[in-house]
Amino acid sequence: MSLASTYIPAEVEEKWYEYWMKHNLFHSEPDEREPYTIVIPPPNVTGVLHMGHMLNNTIQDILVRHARMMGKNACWVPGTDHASIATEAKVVKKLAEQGIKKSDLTREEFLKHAWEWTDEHGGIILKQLRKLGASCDWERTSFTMDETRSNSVIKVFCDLYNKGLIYRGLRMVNWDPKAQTALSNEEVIYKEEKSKLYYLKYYVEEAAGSTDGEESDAVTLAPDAAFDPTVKHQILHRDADGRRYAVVATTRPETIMGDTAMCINPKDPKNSWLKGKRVIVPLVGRSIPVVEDRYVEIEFGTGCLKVTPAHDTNDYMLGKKHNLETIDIFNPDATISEAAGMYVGMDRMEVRKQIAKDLEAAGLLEKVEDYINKVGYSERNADTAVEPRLCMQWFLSMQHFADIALPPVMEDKLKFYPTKYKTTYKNWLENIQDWCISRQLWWGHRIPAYFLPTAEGQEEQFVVAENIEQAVELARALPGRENITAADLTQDEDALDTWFSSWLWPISLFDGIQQPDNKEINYYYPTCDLVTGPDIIFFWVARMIMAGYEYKGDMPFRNVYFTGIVRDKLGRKMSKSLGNSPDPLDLIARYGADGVRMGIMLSAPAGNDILFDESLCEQGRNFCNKIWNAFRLVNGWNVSSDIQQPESSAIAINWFKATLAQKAAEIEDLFGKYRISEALMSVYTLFWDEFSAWYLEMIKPAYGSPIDAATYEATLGFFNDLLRLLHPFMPFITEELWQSLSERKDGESLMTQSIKDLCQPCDEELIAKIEACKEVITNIRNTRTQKNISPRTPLALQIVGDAPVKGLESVLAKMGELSSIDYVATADASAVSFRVGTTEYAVPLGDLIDKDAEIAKLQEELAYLEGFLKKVEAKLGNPNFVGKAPENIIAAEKKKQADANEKIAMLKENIQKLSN
RNA sequence: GGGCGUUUAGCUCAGCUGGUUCAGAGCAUCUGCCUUACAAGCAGAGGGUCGGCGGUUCGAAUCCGUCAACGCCCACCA
Repeated sequence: MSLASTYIPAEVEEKWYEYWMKHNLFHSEPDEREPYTIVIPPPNVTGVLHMGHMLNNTIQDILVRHARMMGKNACWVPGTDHASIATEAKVVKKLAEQGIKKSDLTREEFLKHAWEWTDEHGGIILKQLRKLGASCDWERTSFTMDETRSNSVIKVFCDLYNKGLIYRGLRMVNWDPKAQTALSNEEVIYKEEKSKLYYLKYYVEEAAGSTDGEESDAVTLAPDAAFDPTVKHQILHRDADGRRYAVVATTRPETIMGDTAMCINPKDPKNSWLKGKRVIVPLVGRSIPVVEDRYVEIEFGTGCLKVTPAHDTNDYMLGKKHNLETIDIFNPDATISEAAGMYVGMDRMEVRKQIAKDLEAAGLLEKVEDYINKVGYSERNADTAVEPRLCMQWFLSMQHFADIALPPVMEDKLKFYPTKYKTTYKNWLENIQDWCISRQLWWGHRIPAYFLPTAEGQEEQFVVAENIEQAVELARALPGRENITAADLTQDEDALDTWFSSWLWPISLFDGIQQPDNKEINYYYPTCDLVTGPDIIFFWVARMIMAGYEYKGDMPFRNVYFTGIVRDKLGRKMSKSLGNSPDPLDLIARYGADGVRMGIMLSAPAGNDILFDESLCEQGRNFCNKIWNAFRLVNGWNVSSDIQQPESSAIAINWFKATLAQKAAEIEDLFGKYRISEALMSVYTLFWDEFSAWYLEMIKPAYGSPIDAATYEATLGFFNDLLRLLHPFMPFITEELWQSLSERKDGESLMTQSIKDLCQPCDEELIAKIEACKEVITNIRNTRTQKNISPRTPLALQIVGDAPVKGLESVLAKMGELSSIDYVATADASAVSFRVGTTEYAVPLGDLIDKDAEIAKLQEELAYLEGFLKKVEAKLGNPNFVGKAPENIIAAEKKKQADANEKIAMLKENIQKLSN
């Protein structure tokens, strides 16, 4: 069969993926082998494959395939995440396009739409992963909201509630006004923004009567008392009518309707005159007290802070401390509520603009400055600013979890690659805050809390139970509630944070929550490696560790490999708006899955960001082609059992065997360190340089001539070995060629072959000798280039004295296209000479030699060596060095000295000879 | 404001406990080749004061200090 001279991925990829599927080769069942488990970071169920997934899943597939070939029972469990906020937002948007408002639907109706959407788009991303070659155990495909996973989540919620770790409370939370739900602290992303600092006038409430006079004195005194150190910093503002006012700097003038106090620092001399006063909120006209708290920064703005307990976390804290009134002026969608009394119904951002104008008009705006501050945004709704909001939510106490999750990582029982993320992890756990787990969403796991009917004024009562029957039972046990029925109970409307299900993933995938001691969980848990991005270290990684120790008493995975973020070659994050994110499927279509896998791995050093450059996929494609053509060469040979094996081939075989063993060990070592890119580079050079450029050339028969059987068999063996080493990185082309390499039974596959036998002790001496040979050959080729001698013209080689290449003449002759190799006492005068190690080699060229040029070249070399020798001798002449350096270093320097001397003598002799 | 990381060839990066094989790899560049496996290729070649300064040491890309630039994470200065 004749093969095309280029590899065409499209013709083989689908075929082999189907073959692997058909023979169920990705599937794993517990058995006596050592398990190797990876759980996929579940992509959003309605998501589409992007470059981040490509990177992540390529690494996972390489690890899984490698482990499988190392004889482990590899199990890579795929699945998707319901991604509550993101998916609900998508469904809401889609419904809006159809003119349907979420608020017009019942929960059940909405969920029906959401499930339809999920069924329609769900799992597209998993199908896309197949194009990449992902060897997931698809039979195990799970969804964070399927039955097993849902039941697990509910069970865990109840358990934690019963342990007292989950509580319900009125707290200041991050509120997403667009999705109209609370968020956890981790879901808020702060961005620096250009904004304005508005300086507002708060007039002092002047009580009528005698105090006024007193105060006036103080005021009039102030400007005159410039030299009085106790009052010199005082700032007093007074308008044309003599009325006094304080100035507050704020970025949020639209919240003044919620102001219930002004706060100053008790140690702030410039505002001390405000102590005990009341001030009037501008425009609003409400009188509010001036309170004192050291929280206020004296140096910021004017040192006066407006306190809006309902709309700022710190203000809330101040409000509690100073017993201030809380006026919530926002509706859930962040428009102004009735409580504000003005601007009702307007969006807060609109009000900000309007109120600035109104304040200005009323003479209540002193000035406006440009200011850069940080504004929190929802991780999922990047265009909507998050509002702090006071509301009733469910929380998980985190201290307990931090306590159990920190030590194993710090003690390296659970390893992070790269290790720098240990610090990040530690910092977070040591400053842990309670986790707000309730979301005002429908798409998600509904909180299993059931409220009892309450009379007016009665404190609300609820029970937490896995189902309504249990809830009724629990409710009836409450005093005076013996007659409660299911119909009386109302389930909490809220759903749980998506991550509250993801954190159970490594356990719930094996049903280890509902059936804690089942065969699967006992076999597959703890999983081996987790491959994910550092951006979800808190969201997911840390919480899985917590859940792992809480529910299994053990780590969820032994190693975490943090990938970098995929950026374009200019270092910019890939984003839709920049249009710099290539479509992975398009890349696969153009370069082949193997080419793209290689491209992304070549640019992916562990822990650093990935600067993805499409030309790397080209390199991957080229490599596929190289492999393909090497196969074509070998495949095209005629084999004869009548001819004898050339000596050079026998040597080549021994050498390549050694090289292969050495490299295989190196690759294994790199895998152990998660240096996957380097392992790939190592296979790459092994195949391209050692095997194709050297080995195949060493054994290649003359054109048209057959190859001897022994060499042919050995070469097929090497090809097989190389394909095995390459397979984890490039599964498709390797399977295609492996299947062609010899007759295979149906169901046999490269992916289940072992690579355990490849790491062997190797003949390092032979490797070193061949390295010397290579150097000699390179020199000969170089001589040809310089002298314009065709690679086909045979040349003679003289070796002066003894040489490490002794015994390898047949290889030298073949690779160097040499007509003769002679060991001589002195080389021809008309020869180009070169030195490898301390041996001199010479190629006699007769008339072709340009003596002057040759002398010049030798003199240059001589000058360099003499300089080198001088440095070495200076070192050896330094008594400090000789006295303090270790023996072996001194010996090495002495060897350098001796070698240099020897070479210098050679060069001098040669120059002498040429000069005659 | 606190913490972490990075800085080595044109680009992307290795370089482990200071010393042989320490200044490396891949890509890119340059030169010569359409040599029947592969021009998506072959054979060669050039290219770096290891971010700056100071220190420790017989010896520093490597250890310490400091400065600079860039990046990331965390934090309640409105």
